[in-house]
Amino acid sequence: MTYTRSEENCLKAIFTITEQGEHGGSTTAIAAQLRTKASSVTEMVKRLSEKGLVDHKPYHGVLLTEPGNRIATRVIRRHRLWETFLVNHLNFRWDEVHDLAEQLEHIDSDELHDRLDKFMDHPKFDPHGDPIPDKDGRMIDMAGALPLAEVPKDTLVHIVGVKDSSPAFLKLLDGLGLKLGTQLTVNRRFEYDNSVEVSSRFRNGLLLNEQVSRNLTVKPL
Amino acid sequence: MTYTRSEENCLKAIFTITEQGEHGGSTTAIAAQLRTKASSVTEMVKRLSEKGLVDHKPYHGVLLTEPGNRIATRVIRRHRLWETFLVNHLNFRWDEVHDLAEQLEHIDSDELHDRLDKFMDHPKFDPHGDPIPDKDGRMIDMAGALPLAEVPKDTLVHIVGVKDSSPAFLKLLDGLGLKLGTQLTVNRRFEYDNSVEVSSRFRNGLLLNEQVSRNLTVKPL
DNA sequence: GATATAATTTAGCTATACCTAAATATGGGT
DNA sequence: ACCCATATTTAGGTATAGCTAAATTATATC
Repeated sequence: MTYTRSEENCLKAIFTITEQGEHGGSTTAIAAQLRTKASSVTEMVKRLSEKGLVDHKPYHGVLLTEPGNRIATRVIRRHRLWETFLVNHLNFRWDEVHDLAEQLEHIDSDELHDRLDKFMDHPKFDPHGDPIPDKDGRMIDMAGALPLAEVPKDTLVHIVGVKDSSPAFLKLLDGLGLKLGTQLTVNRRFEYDNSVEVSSRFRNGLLLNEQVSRNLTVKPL
Repeated sequence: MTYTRSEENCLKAIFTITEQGEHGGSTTAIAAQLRTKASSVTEMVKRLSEKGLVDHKPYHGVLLTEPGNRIATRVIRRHRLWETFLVNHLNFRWDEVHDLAEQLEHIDSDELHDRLDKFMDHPKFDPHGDPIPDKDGRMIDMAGALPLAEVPKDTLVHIVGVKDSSPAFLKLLDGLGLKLGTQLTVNRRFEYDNSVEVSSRFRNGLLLNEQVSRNLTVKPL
């Protein structure tokens, strides 16, 4: 089965809206997300519902069914793979790639995206630090994740992503012995320049400046 | 200005049909190329004509105007760039990439395609041996080009393309001292196995088997 | 120069995907 | 239990992009 661009975009919007929080997305909210009108969403949702991709309880929101969720996740995967490719291989900046990825995500081919994934060595995060679903739709759980800059003192966290995936930043992290999965404890925070002092298993009292701590996404353990 | 997928496809079809031969493409021929119906082409051509992209003289064919030609060439450039990327970087076979490139060629961004071009080091030919237009629409003139396998004896030619751009084939050519622009003379052709003996400025009596001579595109000088 | 054959266009229909404006239905607060 | 502000749907319209079938038109042949 293959879906139109509008159908894919609608499913993606519902996914995004319902991601956090258990209640469905209202047609109004979906319309806002898609920069379209509620009446247009009504028609779209009706068709998606007939295809068994969403469950719609008027006034209680739209929810994705399992097949609907699979398709939405696939679109998100494609979007994030393309963003990663554009930034890491074509040297776009991370803030330039969204609209292009919005176009590329609708290219109809699993084979293409799986090969692109492989070409990039199965990246786990896109340039914005968002997790990339694998071909089965599984991705690193970001619930509760936040920038290291916002972690309270004496909290054990582990690194789950980076907001900046420039070679320069990744080289810096490498030099500090920090990578995905590294466990850290925040020892102190300095109000003066918003720097944080952290300790890892391998290194104590590592001082990280604000820029670094903002671009490291971590999750409490 | 931005054009719809159908408009771009129609312009591309007209380009392809009118490429060799000076008379315009009939609506019937365009319809066949697009796997659509003549009546649909009539409407499409009417709109393209209103936008100044084509010149239509009924019963005498449709011709591209200069702006129309620019857009058609751009679509061809994009198509061939993507085919090259898919084969050389994502390891697709050259016979698998057409339909994917048909989709990718409509991604609306000059910047993307210029960067893709740069990423691949400005390739001059796609995996099928067709020339890739540069960003100004210029490309190597293929009029009169043919496979080395079909060149008559004692003819001076130069290499203008390769049909197979696999690393293995390119490595072989490199090893034989053959590259784009190399001038060759065909000395002999052996009916036994369809091999050809050629001479270049640097090497005499080089025997090339049928597979190699079929995959080398040359042009008489 | 008439005319038949083939190319072309017109007319009218379908589907997607939007829109605005009007009508309708409902859940939460009183 | 009622009501109204708000969410939702319906009705009717637009544009793109196809289709079939019928009507028209021009070229080339006789």
